[in-house]
Amino acid sequence: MTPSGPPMPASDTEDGAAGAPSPAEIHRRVLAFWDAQRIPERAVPGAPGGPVFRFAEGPPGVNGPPHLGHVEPRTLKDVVLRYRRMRGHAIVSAMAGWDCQGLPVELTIEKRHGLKSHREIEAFGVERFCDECRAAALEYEAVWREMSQQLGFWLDYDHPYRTMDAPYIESVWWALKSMFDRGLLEKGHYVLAYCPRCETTLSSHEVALGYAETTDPSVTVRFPLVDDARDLLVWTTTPWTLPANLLVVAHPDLEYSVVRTGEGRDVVLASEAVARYFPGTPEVTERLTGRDLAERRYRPPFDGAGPGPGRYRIVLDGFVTATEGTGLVHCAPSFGVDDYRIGLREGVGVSDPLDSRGVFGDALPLVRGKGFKQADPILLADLGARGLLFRSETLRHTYPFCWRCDHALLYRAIDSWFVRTSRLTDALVRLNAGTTWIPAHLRDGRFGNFLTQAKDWAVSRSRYWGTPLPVWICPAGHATCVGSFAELAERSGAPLPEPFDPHRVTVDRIAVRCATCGAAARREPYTIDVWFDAGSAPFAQFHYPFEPSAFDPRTPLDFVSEAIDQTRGWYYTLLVIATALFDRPAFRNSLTCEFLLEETGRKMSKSKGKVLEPIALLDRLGADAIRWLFLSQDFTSPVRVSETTLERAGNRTLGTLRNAVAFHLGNARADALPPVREVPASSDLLDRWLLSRVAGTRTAVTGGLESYDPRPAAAAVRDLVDDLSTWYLRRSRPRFWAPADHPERRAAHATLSYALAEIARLAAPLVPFTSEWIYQEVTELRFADGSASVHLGGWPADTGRYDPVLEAGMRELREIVEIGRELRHRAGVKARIPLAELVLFGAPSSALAPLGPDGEALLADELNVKHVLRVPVGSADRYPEVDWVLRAGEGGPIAAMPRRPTPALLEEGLAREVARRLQQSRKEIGLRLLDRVAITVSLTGPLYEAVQARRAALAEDLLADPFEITQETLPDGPDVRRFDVDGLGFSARLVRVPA
RNA sequence: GGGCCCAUAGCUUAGUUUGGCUGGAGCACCCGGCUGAUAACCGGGAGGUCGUCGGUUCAAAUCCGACUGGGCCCA
Repeated sequence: MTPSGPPMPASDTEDGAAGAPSPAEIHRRVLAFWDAQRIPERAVPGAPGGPVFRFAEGPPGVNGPPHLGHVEPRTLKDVVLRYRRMRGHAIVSAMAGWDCQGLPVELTIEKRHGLKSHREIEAFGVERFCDECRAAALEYEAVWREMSQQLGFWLDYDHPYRTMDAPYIESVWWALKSMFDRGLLEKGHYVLAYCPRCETTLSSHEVALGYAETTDPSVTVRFPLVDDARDLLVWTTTPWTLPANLLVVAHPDLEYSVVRTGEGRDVVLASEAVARYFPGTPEVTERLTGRDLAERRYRPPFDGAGPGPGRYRIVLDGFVTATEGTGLVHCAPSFGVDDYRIGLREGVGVSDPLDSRGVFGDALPLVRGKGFKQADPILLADLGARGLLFRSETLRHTYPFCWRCDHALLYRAIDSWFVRTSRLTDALVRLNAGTTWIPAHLRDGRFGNFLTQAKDWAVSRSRYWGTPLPVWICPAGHATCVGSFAELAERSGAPLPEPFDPHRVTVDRIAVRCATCGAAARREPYTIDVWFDAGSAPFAQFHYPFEPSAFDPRTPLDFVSEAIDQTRGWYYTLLVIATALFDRPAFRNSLTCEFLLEETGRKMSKSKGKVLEPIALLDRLGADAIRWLFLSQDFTSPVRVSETTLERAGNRTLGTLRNAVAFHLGNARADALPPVREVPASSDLLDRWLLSRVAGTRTAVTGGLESYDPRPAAAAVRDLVDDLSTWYLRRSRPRFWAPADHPERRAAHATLSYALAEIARLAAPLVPFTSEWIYQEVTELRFADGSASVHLGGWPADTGRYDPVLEAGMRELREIVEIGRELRHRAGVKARIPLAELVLFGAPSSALAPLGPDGEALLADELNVKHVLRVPVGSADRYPEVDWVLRAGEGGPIAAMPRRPTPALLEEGLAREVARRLQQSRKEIGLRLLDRVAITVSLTGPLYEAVQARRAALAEDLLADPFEITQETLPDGPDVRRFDVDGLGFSARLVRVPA
């Protein structure tokens, strides 16, 4: 099957031999092509008349530049969208989106001007403050846009939705009013993390940023029972909350002991805690359960809260444990989530002695004017003086601090508007059950669990730069929720200013008439949680319901994709809002990636070390290297990323592919062979095999992307590229050296040309830059025709060329090749020396059979044997170990090879060795393929015999004219080279012959 | 304190759903090979207590439990 004759000019043309351009060069060339031909603009919406694919971009917060972690989910989104476009869907919608408002943006501006409190912001000017927030958001939007475009993440960046734009805010108002009308938006009290220095609540995400080790008091206080000679022992790490104490909580089923202390009154505590407080054998006078203690009354440690119905008694709750403390829990409803819940249930009201700056007021003269933490030692000293301090220690633990000003936070109940999510729990769970997640465990695991315990959602914020809460309160306390700008104008009785900017400065000035009583009402001075903005994206991006649009209130999104943190973020608010407004899920399919970790395994976003800056990396490595890194790993687990992994990612599969393409282009261009687009009809075994592999890969990639999982798609492409390079191409090389009009050359060229173009199309969603480059080059469009981008073409059709029998046969063949190599290795006979035969025993040849004689020829050629013999299993005794190397299997030997070549074959091998050295020398002295050369070669003994016998054939192979053979020693000279073949020396003089 | 995920060679990992024949592969390393893809490609070698312990089973990387370590979320 190997054509004889001289090697043909292959890659040795102007740019052919240079190999493939670098990934960064491909990246730049493709970006320039897309830009010049406006290809993203044409591709982004998908096919206008095609089936609708519903998608929404989760808006990233533009309060800082993107980091590498943001690149991962953007890659995943892009893969799915590109696939859908190639399948002819209309994408509704591909709008880029930006989350422009909220505390994070405000913090940027506060830092810029050193603002630290509401007072300072108001002195600075709220309007100016908001203007700067808006400008900062736009500034960062530009950086994000740049990064996204460099990544090849195709969205409509020219018409993005921004959560700060007036139409968007109007849609959010509509949503809020819809909830208000259904009783789902209400005002109440809620326990939230609060920074007294910044005078604002913090989101849980911000709280998580500021945990730090600290030392706090750990004190056990006596709460004397009323009309009883015993004291309750109560443990706390926040003495400053004791003045707000209203209840003590016990567990109904826990056992409590009364212990004689020796000094002072007897004390009550959980039996489990006795050993911790009383080492040795304390005298227990009585045992009782929590239930027995219920409703006993006690005297509070301070009288800061004053009297009230039901206060200062023991109540029961299951949350109490005795693993820490005394099993009797001090309950200050203002200052804890459980405290608040129990206080509400018991109807005791709240007591909050602190002002907005966390300073004690007049209710307790002892600590008047003191900050809450400053009050601790004063309060403890007072308890001690009154004999109520049973034990006073300190505790090292983590406690939340404000991540901006380092001030200790406190949890406190404050006025807040909230969405009554707890009333939607059943619907949330029911609607979530019908969604599909990758990875699957999230649906009922982390996300589903979260839904079952959905708490009411505090949506109001005491801040400035955000969507204003559209609720006005009249003096009688009636709330009026405004759901549109028109309604606002109507209720205020005056036209709105033009242009109308619905932010605080403007909206706060507008008074509306109360919808209930007609009195003048003032707006509640809150903005809303930015997560409500983001969760409104599916409809608010269309200004629904104020303008006609492609938004369909009945239909969920087909697909969303974000990183894992969004289970509690965007995914959650999407579902809550979709459930409340439309009673349907927000999306059908979610593809969720884990976070990136830096080299050491730490979370990247918390990294203080070397920052991997995405735009610089994209520019240096090309986007596909980074995309491929994410796609070829299991992104549902945390992925470690470093400079090294990033650089490697682009080399393995993509580098091999680039090399294969460069090889093809060199061959094709040398003889001006035209690109082939139709499925070639070659009957060649390797050609049919490659076409089958391409067809099978199409099935695998299609299947993966249909189910929103890029992982199997990337794996299938990787395996195909590997097979193409290491088997098809290597085995087909001789055919590419045949003359241009030779049928074998034609068939190989057609197959490779077609296959590479198909691979480009299949890989286009994954690695759009490399694919575009391959497609343009292989099809010889050469970046000239904008309408012929691989991304504007359709998805490859099924060619029907998948042939499982053929593929199984080839797998078998390749296994035999490995066995044969092993046998050669053990015999110590190089691949270059021909051997007489490879003997295959029985069974292994069965899968091989369908490959026919071509298969055996391929096997013989690959293993450099003259014949492949198939013999029955039982005939191993014909191949004695002394002459043969045998490969053993379970049922006896599998294959055998002669231990050494025959003299004739050995001579052939020697001639081949000489030829190889001379070919290598041709190359080293800079000859091109068709250059002629004058060779004088000096050899002796068996080398001389071997070369002399094949003189004509060697001269032709080497393009040597004249080709002189001598047994005399060549004198040293600049053109003379000396060689050694297995201990036999020879030398040669090579001189270029001018054309 | 509760929940979810993870642990396989120095590194990156396949295999775990559905238990089964010597646990595959890539990078790096050592040795060898390659007649024009040579910063490519091929073969061989070395390197694994499949995190630990226990259980189920004829049989466990795979199923179950506990523990240890890592990541994330919640409190």
